[in-house]
Amino acid sequence: MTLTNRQTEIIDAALKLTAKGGIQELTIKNIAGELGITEPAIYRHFQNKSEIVKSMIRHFDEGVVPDGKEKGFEGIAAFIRSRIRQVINTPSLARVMFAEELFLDDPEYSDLLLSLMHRHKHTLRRFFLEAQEQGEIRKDIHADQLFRLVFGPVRLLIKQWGMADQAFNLQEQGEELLSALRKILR
Amino acid sequence: MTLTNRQTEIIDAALKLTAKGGIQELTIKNIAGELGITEPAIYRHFQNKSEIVKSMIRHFDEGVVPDGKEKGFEGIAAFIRSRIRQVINTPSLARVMFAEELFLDDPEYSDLLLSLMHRHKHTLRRFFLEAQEQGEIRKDIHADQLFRLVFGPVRLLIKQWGMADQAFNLQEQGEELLSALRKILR
Amino acid sequence: MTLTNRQTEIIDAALKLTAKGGIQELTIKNIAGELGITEPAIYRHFQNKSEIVKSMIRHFDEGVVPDGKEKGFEGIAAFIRSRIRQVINTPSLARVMFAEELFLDDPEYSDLLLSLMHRHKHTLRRFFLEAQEQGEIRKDIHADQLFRLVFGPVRLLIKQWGMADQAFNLQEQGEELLSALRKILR
Amino acid sequence: MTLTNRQTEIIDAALKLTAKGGIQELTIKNIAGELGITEPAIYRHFQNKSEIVKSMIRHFDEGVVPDGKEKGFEGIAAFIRSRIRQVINTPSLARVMFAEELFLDDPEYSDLLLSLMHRHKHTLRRFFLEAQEQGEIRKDIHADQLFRLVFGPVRLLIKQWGMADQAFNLQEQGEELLSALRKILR
DNA sequence: AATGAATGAGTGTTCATTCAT
DNA sequence: TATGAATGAACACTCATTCAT
Repeated sequence: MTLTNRQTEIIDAALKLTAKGGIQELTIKNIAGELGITEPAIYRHFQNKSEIVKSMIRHFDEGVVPDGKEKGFEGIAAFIRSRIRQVINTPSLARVMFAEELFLDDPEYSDLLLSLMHRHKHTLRRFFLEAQEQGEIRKDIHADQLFRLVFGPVRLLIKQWGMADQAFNLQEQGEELLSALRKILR
Repeated sequence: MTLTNRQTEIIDAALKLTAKGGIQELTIKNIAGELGITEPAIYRHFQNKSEIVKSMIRHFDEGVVPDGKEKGFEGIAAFIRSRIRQVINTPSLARVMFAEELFLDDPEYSDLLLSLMHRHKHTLRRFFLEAQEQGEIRKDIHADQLFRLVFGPVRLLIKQWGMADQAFNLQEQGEELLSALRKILR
Repeated sequence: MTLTNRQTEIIDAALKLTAKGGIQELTIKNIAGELGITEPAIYRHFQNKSEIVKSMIRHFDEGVVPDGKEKGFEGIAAFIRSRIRQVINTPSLARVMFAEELFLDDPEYSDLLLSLMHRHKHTLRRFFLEAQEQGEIRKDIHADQLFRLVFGPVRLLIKQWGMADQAFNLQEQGEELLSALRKILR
Repeated sequence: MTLTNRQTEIIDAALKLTAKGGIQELTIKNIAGELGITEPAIYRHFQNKSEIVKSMIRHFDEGVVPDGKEKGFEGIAAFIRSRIRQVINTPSLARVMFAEELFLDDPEYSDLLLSLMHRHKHTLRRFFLEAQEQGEIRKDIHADQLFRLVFGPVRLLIKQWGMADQAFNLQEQGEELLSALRKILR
């Protein structure tokens, strides 16, 4: 699944456009315009628009896989930190990363999204249980609820950062959020 | 801003369509099809599509106004409970209520959304401060962070319910979330 | 062919609209809007739009019939003066009275226009011949050419007045034009 | 402002359609039909309908610029002859060239028309004054009035030719008109 | 004499995509 | 690797007109 240079340029443009104006803005014409080429040229690099969107979605997931060294709450923190790092590197992502609705319309996309989400939930559940066993997180809250308590705020934080046009220091606020979470969940 | 019967039918259909397939699905043709009338007929009830969308967005906000009786954490809980009640009554809302990206493209819409969000944040901030003074919420967490810690999970819960096609009991999970929040925030 | 009050109001509105924005502006909706009633109400007074347009065209012709008393150049002058008077009374007319192209599209209209124009040309030709016999107009110019030399300027004058939003004194300029014509044609 | 072949074809078709049936007939569908292509194809050659209309209007003005050699009445005659030549080459022009009402509705168009008209009036006024000084035109008629006396008949002649479906020899009649004008204006 | 609700036909325009070059 | 020219399908919206009330 390695991309050529042009392909990377294309999905970067696609990301930028989607972040700016929703999928309504994500048209072949606009992508081509962004790159200064004509529309048919796009089709030299992707078979069709659907392939572009799917590449985009896969892009959301790159480099977020925790490398397995961390455990318990540290695993969770590592996951969150890597998400935040990714978003800081590609700020457009902030606006679309957790916007599953954008891709509601096509089962092709929602299936892809679902499979990505499931994979994450699986590794994360392990971290939660570890953290509870290690005494980092209180045991009287169910894992599903914990997931919401932790990732709800993270998603909201990232979204706010995107909506506010990166007006605040995301990394700092992310660390603050992590320490607050660590405090209240013990 | 009271709506006629037909107008209500139209924005209900619009909501349903958007929930099902994103804004891509929200076309005049589809709305008309949903109601069993022709496209031009829609224009007897709304000046244009934009008015429909704006009515839709305003609809997100109906009946969520806290009546002022509750204070502190009870105020927050009342707000959350009313959101949940609203979503249960109109399940389509679950999928679009927190999908600000859907309306990114048009400043007309995003401005409206922003103003609604601001209004809420204002009333909620008061509840947080009250709760901290009453000892219901620990004081070593900043209000902005608190907002994320409380509403991040609520948003995620509602979204999950919508995405899972209402597979679980939202009201029950909502209460559980509330009691977890009450527990960990003290 | 006498019109009811409402009918007169309708064709007045139609005239005004056409003068302002061409036939593109002449829609049932706009007419209704101008009168503060709804579209179907129009159909109580005219069978269809075509009848309105035809009434409008016939209106161009009212009161321009010379009463037969005048002869020669005086007949021509009387005709021109009555046109000018009519236009001053209904300034909207200035913009559409000589705009045969507006009604090109429908043979129904162009036939009507043609018959009106023919009738005029007939009576006018008589005046020209009389004027030539009476020595008011030189004899070495053909009647067709004379018609152009006289009515070309009149049409242009009226059109300019309409285009300039009645910025100058039409009656005065009309008299000046008449005296210039009388001068140069002798 | 040079046009591609297709662009020229398009505005030729547009001219033809407008001449035949007024602007009502000037639709993208009709233009496309005339050229045997589909509607969207038009948009590869013009950004929108407005651009087509504006190109059309500019076309009215091509090749009418007097080359500066002629003076006085000869300048006027040169201008008129070039107009007539232009209309003979593109007979559709005869029906729409002086139909300012067709473009009333849109200030975009009427402004363009006005600027063209102003430019002409400016160069013509010079000719009139020269002719009066050279004794070709009597001095007791004001320039504005002269303009009407000369161009009123020309406009009417061209219009008549268009309305009569080119039934007479325009060039011949044009020369006759010119000689009549020369005769009566001295 | 007028309205509210609706319609079939048509408007200009944009979409993803294709094809020959 | 790209382009110019095109297309079928869809879009939001407007038109004159009708019908029941």
